[in-house]
Amino acid sequence: MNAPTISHISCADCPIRHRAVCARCESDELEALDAIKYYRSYEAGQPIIWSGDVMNFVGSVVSGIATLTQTMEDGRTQMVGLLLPSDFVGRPGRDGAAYNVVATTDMVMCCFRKKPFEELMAQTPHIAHRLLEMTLDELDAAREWMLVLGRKTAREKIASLLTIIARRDASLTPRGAVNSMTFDLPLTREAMADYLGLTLETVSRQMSALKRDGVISLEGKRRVSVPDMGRLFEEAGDDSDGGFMS
Amino acid sequence: MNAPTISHISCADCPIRHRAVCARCESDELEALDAIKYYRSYEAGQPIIWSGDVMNFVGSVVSGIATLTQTMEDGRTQMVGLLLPSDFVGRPGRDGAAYNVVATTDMVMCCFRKKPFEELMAQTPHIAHRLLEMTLDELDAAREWMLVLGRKTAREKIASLLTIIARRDASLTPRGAVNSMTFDLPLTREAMADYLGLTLETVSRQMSALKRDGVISLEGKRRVSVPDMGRLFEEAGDDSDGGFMS
DNA sequence: CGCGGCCTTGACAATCGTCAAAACATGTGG
DNA sequence: CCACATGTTTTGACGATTGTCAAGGCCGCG
Repeated sequence: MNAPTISHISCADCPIRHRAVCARCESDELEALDAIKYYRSYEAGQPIIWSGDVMNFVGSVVSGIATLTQTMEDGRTQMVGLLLPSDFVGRPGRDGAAYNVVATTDMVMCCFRKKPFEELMAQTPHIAHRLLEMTLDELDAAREWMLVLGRKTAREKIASLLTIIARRDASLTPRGAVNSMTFDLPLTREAMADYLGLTLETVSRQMSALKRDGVISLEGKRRVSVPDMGRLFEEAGDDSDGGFMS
Repeated sequence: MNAPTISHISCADCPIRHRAVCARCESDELEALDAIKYYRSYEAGQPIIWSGDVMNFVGSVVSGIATLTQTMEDGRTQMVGLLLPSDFVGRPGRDGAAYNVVATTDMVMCCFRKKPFEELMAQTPHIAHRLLEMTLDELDAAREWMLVLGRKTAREKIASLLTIIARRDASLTPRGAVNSMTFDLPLTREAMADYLGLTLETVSRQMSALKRDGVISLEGKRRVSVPDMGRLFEEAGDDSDGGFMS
């Protein structure tokens, strides 16, 4: 039932070559990584790791999307991260996974067994530096999300999420500064709710409200059009557009 | 009006020597750090950095407590981190501060000008590694806090905060596994509210409720006694005590 | 004593969650 | 092709939690 195994691809041809943990590597360092890497694919919906499980690998998302979630005993769940292509999974220096990682679309990961990766990292400052840089970026993102979770209204939360997804989409397929955008929502209403600390009913209602007020329009349930990105940023309550318009 | 300048202290005598960014350094590396470090002190209430300001130093908290906050245009504010002794302030590789940093008690910091520190870090894997480790810990803490902000009730939020402070206090002054504890709350009700994504009135009400229900008792406004830590963990909704009881 | 912070408490309102029903899409098997 | 089952989304009615506004208490300090 697994997706087919992926054949070995040269790092030089890798689509995330310049953004992943290997971004700063020289060609010899890349060869060392190439020697220990392997690809794994996951189907949409498949769990990658359960919180508490022993993790004997780390890796980078090559394509597809995964979510990082935490759950309480009674089932309440909170998404704590969204993993997109080039994002790193796993923590060198720790055995157990701290979160559930689930593929929400079909996914391909570039994996390394943890032990050899840790050894290589100890000898390769370029990898360690890049990982530090990526971790600091994730920390900033997590802290920005704390403001969303702690202080924004349901409507602002939805607008904030749409803003983030739009921004990511724009960075993947640059098209210059434009005022309107259309993109796919890679999350179910429930996943959106788990990200935003809301119920799925509230998410649905606020999506309808934003549609009714002309901030967005929907084609099907998942495709979103934003006629005026500036308006969306205002709705998100952000004091700036995060450099989106330029 | 500033607190007096602190004289130069040898790293060997530093109280945070084994936990800060320099924890892994050998003696020669420590000498290099010692050569570029300087101490700064701040009085309770003083701002250390405003979000957006240029930051020309980084450093470690030696003593005292500071808060990291984000604010929206309309004044809503969310605390995104609590800086305790040994925590690192600033981000190598970035000029502007992303958050407001404010001393909530009298504080002493061990500072480095950013440029020399960055250069030293490039040559000293022990520093870079330790900083990565600390950043990963902070990321975990931020993600754990996302669950608190997104999914917990007001009562659970308060209990979670008390749990964290109790745990930190216990790690500073170890006393073995005990079932009851007393500690000082280093935050005003407003600061607690900003941490928890609540209003100060709700914080006050829930503190009163926990007192009424015998989960805590108060001596003055700031000193908290917990007769049964297990009960507090339950109230926090955590599925474990985080290794506190042992 | 009186002032200013900080905290508590009350009354009321607003937001968001809960429970329930129904619309809609998608896939399976007859 | 239809019937049916399943999963997702929308919408409504209602209730609970939390926020807002307001008043008053406690405490240290000039």
